[in-house]
Amino acid sequence: MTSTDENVRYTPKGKRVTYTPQSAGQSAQNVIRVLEGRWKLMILFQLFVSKLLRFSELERAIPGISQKMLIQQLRQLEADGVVTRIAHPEVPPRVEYLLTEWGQSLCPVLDNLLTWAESAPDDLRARLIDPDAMSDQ
Amino acid sequence: MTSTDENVRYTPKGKRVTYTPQSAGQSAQNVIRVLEGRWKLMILFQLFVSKLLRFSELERAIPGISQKMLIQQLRQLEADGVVTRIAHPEVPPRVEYLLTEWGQSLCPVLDNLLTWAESAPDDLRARLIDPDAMSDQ
DNA sequence: CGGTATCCGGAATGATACTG
DNA sequence: CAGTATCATTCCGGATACCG
Repeated sequence: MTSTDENVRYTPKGKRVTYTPQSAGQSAQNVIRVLEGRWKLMILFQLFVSKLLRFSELERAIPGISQKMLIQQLRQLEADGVVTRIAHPEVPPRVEYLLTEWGQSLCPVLDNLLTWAESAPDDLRARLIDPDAMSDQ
Repeated sequence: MTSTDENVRYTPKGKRVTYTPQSAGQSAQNVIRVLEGRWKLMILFQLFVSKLLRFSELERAIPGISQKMLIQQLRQLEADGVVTRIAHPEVPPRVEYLLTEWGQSLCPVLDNLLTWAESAPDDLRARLIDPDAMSDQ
């Protein structure tokens, strides 16, 4: 088999996309790229829980992150339509971050991913569900 | 709020893990790391469809990949328990790759991810569901 | 408070050549 | 056929200093 591209990618009037192994891989790559980055998942899970957070609150909630990385990852998430940035014209400045509607719908997807990780064979699961901790029982 | 770690991560006898924003973010990062890499998703979707592929078949099925990168990504996927490598002691050598049972169960998870991407606002979706193509209609 | 600007080291990726 | 080995490059991410 190993077709190169013999299918149409888009069903014009229907709602579902048709994938080849190639296009599916390509698309999945693009999606994963949105979540890649040393701190993005941390940021997202903070926003899943807290809904609305100031820049400084995120900074404090995520130990070890630098201002540079925080703003960089936030900007990328914003550009990818996952988070919204609200700057209040005040002195001192106040900027708040929250998930877009689409960003919120990512929560159950990531939950599936965690569930998948939990279903891993014991030795692998230990490395996925937090490297430290695990000392319990 | 912004708790540091006030919950236990592991329910000893129950089946589900308890997450804090921190531990969930950390775990999700670990899981994403398994899928990161320029070619891993491509490899996985080839195996989702073809089930069993030789090294050279994967090489031909994935245009642009080098032998170095193919073997590297395969080794990582193998170390992460997603694919299985079977070397047949023959001359010339024959090596086959296939998904582990756990690796197979990743398929619906990635399908969810693609479905999420399809639900993105139009302008964003265009960049996720294949950068080229899109010319249809 | 919420950023920018710069420099730097290491990792990830790519190109190319060689081998059991 | 299924890899290794080596070198070049590009891409983050971290550290530090400064700004409206």
